[in-house]
Amino acid sequence: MKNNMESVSDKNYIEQVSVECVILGYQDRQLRVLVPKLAFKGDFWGLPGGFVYQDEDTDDAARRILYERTGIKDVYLEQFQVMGKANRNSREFLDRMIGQNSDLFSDPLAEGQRSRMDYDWFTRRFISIGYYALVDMNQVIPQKTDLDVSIEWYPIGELPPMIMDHNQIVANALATLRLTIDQKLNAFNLLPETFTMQEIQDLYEAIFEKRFAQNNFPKRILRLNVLDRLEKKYTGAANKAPYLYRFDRARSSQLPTEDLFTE
Amino acid sequence: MKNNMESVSDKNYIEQVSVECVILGYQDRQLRVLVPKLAFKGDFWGLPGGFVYQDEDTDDAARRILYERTGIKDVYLEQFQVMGKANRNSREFLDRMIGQNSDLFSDPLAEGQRSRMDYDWFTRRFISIGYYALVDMNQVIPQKTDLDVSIEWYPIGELPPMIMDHNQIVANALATLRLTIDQKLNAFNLLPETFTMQEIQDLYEAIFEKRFAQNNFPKRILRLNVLDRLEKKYTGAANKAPYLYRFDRARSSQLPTEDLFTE
DNA sequence: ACAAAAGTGTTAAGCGTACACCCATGC
DNA sequence: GCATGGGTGTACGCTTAACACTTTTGT
Repeated sequence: MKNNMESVSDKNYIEQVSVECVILGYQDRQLRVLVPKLAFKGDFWGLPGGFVYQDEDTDDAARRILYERTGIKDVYLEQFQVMGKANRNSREFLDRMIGQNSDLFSDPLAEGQRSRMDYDWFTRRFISIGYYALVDMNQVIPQKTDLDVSIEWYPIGELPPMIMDHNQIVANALATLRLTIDQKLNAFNLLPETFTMQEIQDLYEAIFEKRFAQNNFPKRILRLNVLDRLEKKYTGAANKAPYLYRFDRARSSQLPTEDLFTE
Repeated sequence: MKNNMESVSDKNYIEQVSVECVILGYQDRQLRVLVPKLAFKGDFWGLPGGFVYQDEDTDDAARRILYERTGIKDVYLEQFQVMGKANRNSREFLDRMIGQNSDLFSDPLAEGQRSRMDYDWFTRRFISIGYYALVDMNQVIPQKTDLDVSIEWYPIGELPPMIMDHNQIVANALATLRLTIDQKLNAFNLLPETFTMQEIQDLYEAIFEKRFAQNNFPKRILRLNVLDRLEKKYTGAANKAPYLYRFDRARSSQLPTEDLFTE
């Protein structure tokens, strides 16, 4: 595998900066995170990540990484945290990973130039920029890359142990989502094109891990003034048919913008 | 000046990453920002910034930059944004600055090695990490560095035009402060050791640019359960003496921690 | 008719503001 | 006493939750 992989150190990346993506989906009343299992020996899971080209916005780098794993280009994306600890890339972790993958990283001093440079690249200190993305799971067919052995959706409460601080990064992504959801109107990106009020409520309850009163919830959502009510949805079920709603991006962009977090 | 300045390209910094600090203070019912005027010819203002050493946490880099300008070490600090646009360092700006400072940056092709390397360093694309700090203005004696001609507190509504996106960075720092103030309890860092309830209310009104009802404001603040009520403050004024309060860091650290944004 | 889920009404608690009032303080 | 500003009480409106009720739909 070493031979058909282009060496990362050859590419025109910004050095010592990486982007890590928390890709959030929603299904069966649960938030889910798309997590690859990494192509190293031993059980290593880690958030989809990558590097930033010299002439590329960090936002675009995140979009590129997302496109590789999800196959969709138009995703909601938000930068929410920088991991800047100098000792993030802990010595123990590196020793364990490299020790179990000696064919990839063998003895850097005895190896050829390419391996040596990749070793230097990966073992250096990195500053990571955390993004979270909200995607409609129905539109995504998870794609593993050369760096993964598999890629799967995990319920946000049942994540595998990930490398470094990646579990904490997910927790912080969720905290940011909760904090800004009403201002950003981004929750709708987790749902399909049309949805019922109950589906939005279920989603909110999944995000906040608490129940909302059923009578006021529609008022709370409709007050945001970004939903169109469509015709009723007749499912054939023996009960009252709920209305369908659609997120109206045109109307949402007319909201009073505060340039919050926008560059 | 070129001769007594150590060349930035010599130092052991992480390349293409910078830290920018929004240093916020509070006086006369106004939020204020500490802004240096840069030591370039022409009128250039810019946020205090710097670079990150290889073995230094980004948080510590921000603290170091803050200490240089304020002389205090124990400040409230929070990372709130990354500026990652590839074309941030706009061509027009660089041309204008370098054109007006030819003695510093002269013709890079004709100059010595040091100048050439500094030119390369400064004109490359940077990813900036934005921090905001909250400081008690009474404890700060603004210090200009070699890079500044002066440094001053400006009301947040009357900032000078700053380089690049620095004015927008300040706006985003304020937006973040408003969003998280009740969870972070950080507003108290803007006040002196002891303060009256009215002073906290004035501060909140300055931050949010709106008035709060006087009767339940104390309830709102005391509910946070982080203030100690001290003895009354007899000023000699012909009116009822207000109580003094003190922020109790011990009690605030016992709050339910959610690891929000903490690395 | 009946079950199931959608949707609405009633009541109460909590928090916010506006306004009025009382209280302490020094002249 | 009196002006000044700190501190508190009342009335009202809005938001949320718990609970009950009505409405719609297909069997």
